[in-house]
Amino acid sequence: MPELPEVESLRLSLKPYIVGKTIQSVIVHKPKLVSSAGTVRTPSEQKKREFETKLVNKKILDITRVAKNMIIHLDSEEIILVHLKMTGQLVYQEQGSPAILGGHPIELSESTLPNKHSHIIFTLNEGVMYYNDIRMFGYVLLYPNIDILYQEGHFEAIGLDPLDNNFTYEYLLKALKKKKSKLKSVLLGQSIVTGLGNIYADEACFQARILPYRLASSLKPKEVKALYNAIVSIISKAVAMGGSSVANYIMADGSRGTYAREHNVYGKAGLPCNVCGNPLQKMIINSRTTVFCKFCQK
DNA sequence: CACTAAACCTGGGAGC
DNA sequence: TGCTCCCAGGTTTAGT
Repeated sequence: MPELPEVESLRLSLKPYIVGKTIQSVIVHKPKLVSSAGTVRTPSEQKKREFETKLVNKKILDITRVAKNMIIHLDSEEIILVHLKMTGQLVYQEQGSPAILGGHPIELSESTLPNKHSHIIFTLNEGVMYYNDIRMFGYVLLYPNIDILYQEGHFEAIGLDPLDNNFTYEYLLKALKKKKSKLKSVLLGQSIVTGLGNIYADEACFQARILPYRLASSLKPKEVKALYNAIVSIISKAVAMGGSSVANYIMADGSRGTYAREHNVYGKAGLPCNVCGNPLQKMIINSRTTVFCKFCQK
């Protein structure tokens, strides 16, 4: 579901609700989500037990972000690593429903929480946080401390964050030169710049006026400069607007981001280009739908 | 090693 | 109403 602006907006919206609070109890309905991060995951009853018991009475100190991951820091030095993948949500509610408070299931609906996709439920000393995930690609993992993540190479393959000061035009120019694949593939790959997904990769290519199927190494310095500016400005603006709520993405209080109204190409194949009026083209790159304007982008 | 399809899932919408 | 097929903000893994 979410790309950098959505994860960052969720993090910022969640922070005031949960930082400083203590976890009173945890219920895990789908053990596979807390078992491991791989594609094929076997549910572990032991991990479920650990997750439900170890977090009790732990205080939440902070929430940080690395790429599209969120990290919840506890006073025990333990951390919870959350990746929402396509349809994950973290939603906070001031008051838990009777199903949580009483410990017995009640009828579930989509409008009230928990719903049938509320797979992990954190009851805090005040309020409840739900991890919902329709497709269950996401994961919520408990680690003894933050260092383990780096030791295990969890963030080894990821490049620089567009909001990081180290992400510069010079860095991007040098990095793109080495890449043999299409620009869109490189942007989705996370290895040079992290945080872009299918929406912002297409939007950045459009704003930079570069065709997404161009070989990354073929970009001229002037084009890389335009791409760099596009990435930084689009991501910054999207964060400021709470991200793009296209389908499942919502913030901690259930509210929706408004950047979708700024989209020029994503989800607009066949519609007239906002700049030249010609119909936007569609193409599959890296098995992902890619939309662009063949007149405006070179 | 670098790059690219396939896999992991459920649900909503289009077409019949 | 219902059925099939296609598609979906992302990695991870298997395969070339």
